[in-house]
Amino acid sequence: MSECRSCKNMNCLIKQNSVNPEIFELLENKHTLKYKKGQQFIIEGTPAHGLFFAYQGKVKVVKMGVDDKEQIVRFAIDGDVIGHRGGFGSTSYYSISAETLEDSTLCYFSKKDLKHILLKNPRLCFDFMLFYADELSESETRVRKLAQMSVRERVIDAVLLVDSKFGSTDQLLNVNLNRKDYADYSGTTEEQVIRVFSKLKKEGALNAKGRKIGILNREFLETEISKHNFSLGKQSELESL
Amino acid sequence: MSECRSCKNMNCLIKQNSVNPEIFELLENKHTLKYKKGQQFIIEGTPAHGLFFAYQGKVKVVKMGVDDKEQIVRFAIDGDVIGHRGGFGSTSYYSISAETLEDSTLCYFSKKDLKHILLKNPRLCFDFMLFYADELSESETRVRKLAQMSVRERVIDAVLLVDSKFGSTDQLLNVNLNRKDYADYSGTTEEQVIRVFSKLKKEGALNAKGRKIGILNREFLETEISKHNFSLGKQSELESL
DNA sequence: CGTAAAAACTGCCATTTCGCAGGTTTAATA
DNA sequence: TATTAAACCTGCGAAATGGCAGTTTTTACG
Repeated sequence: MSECRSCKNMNCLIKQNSVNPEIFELLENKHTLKYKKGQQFIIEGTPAHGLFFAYQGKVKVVKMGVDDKEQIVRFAIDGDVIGHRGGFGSTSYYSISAETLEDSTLCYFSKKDLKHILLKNPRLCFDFMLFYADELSESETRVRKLAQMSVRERVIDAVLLVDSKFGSTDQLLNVNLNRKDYADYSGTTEEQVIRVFSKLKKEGALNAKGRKIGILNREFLETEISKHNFSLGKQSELESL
Repeated sequence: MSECRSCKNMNCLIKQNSVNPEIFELLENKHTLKYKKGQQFIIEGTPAHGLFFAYQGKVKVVKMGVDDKEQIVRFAIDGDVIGHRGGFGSTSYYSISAETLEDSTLCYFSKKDLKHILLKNPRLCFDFMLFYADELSESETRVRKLAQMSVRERVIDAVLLVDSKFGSTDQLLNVNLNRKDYADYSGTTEEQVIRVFSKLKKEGALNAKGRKIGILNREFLETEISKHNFSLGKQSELESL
């Protein structure tokens, strides 16, 4: 069993707040779990006994829809919390499903332990609150974009998000997503994503050979959706308090 | 200046956690503000110095969009928090605008005071965190619905939400919203809302004369959108811990 | 209660988005 | 590397959605 004490992941909320040595004792019951690519480790609607932190890996968080449609609500990487309020409440259920996009290592805390830790550490609890407030703000921005952007704009927005979340190496996005995934994030169909990609290729803005997808002209893509982005109110980082 | 001590609003998170008398001292700097119908008291993008609680009234929370389109992200009534993370951070900006739908009384806490209160009261902080987690869960459900429902379904969903949020009296919704508001919530246009309402009237499910809107056949409306609602993972109330 | 402005409504046509069908390319695996 | 399944792509017609313009109804207010 790995320990938070020796963990180097400073994106983790718990690690950030673990300067106080007494916290470590509360973290002893943490579980470290390894999952292979494509494994579903949270299933929407099942009883929630705890919540996960991504230690290392890539994850997609989805909500089930009708037929085989699903909605990707968020991506998670190292340090991100997964499982929402699954950690709390006596008889709560997971409101989302989560699946690894590649081999990943996750930390798991039971709701009992976590509640204990949070109530004993107001500062950590406060940071958790800020984390959720930020996520909420982002989610509401997404509501607006889904409601007001065209399919083309939503797909471009998705590509830019994926780039900012996972990054790129040698002009190739650092994550393996298929066209259906982009569709499930953008709220459209696989075919429409293919059509938009196809057009963007002709426009010289995107490079997409199979799942090797790269941004060739970021500025062009940003301009295409710029009217939906506003300069103010965009700081999503946690400000230092 | 009214006091939390004598407040009877048990929907308020702060009131709920004010069994401890020492909290009241921290609440002395609270401001109580009265606004007339249609007043915008939070403007998206402006510096945030604090956050609001609805004491009594009805509020719509919106995000600006392109042209004159705006996205209603949420409605707020007595006890609801408005202003998100506006209460925290050193240089944060409001990520939403808020406008009263009728004469309303709001409580205002500065970010400084509120942070102080929360850090001194882990239990209150924990409840705030749960509140945000719940809102996030709801917002993500909304993301899915906007992405996957048809216009007709989204409009019906909006009507049912408005009913569950504001309630009805004598088969008339307890709130004055125009067609544009329903459109701004549903992510469509005024004309489409009118067309859906018109059809629902013919189907005997809705009563809509001007802004007097009433649900005549709730079961019918619920059935129309039932395939998008899932039984599990729907508990949005705060479970007792 | 009358008047003016705002909101609601409707038909019509343009545009966007979707879904299917069938072919091609890519990727996984033995 | 050969084989097979999965993913990708394209054209086409159908369906859904949107926007305009003109009319009617409702609402606000003097």
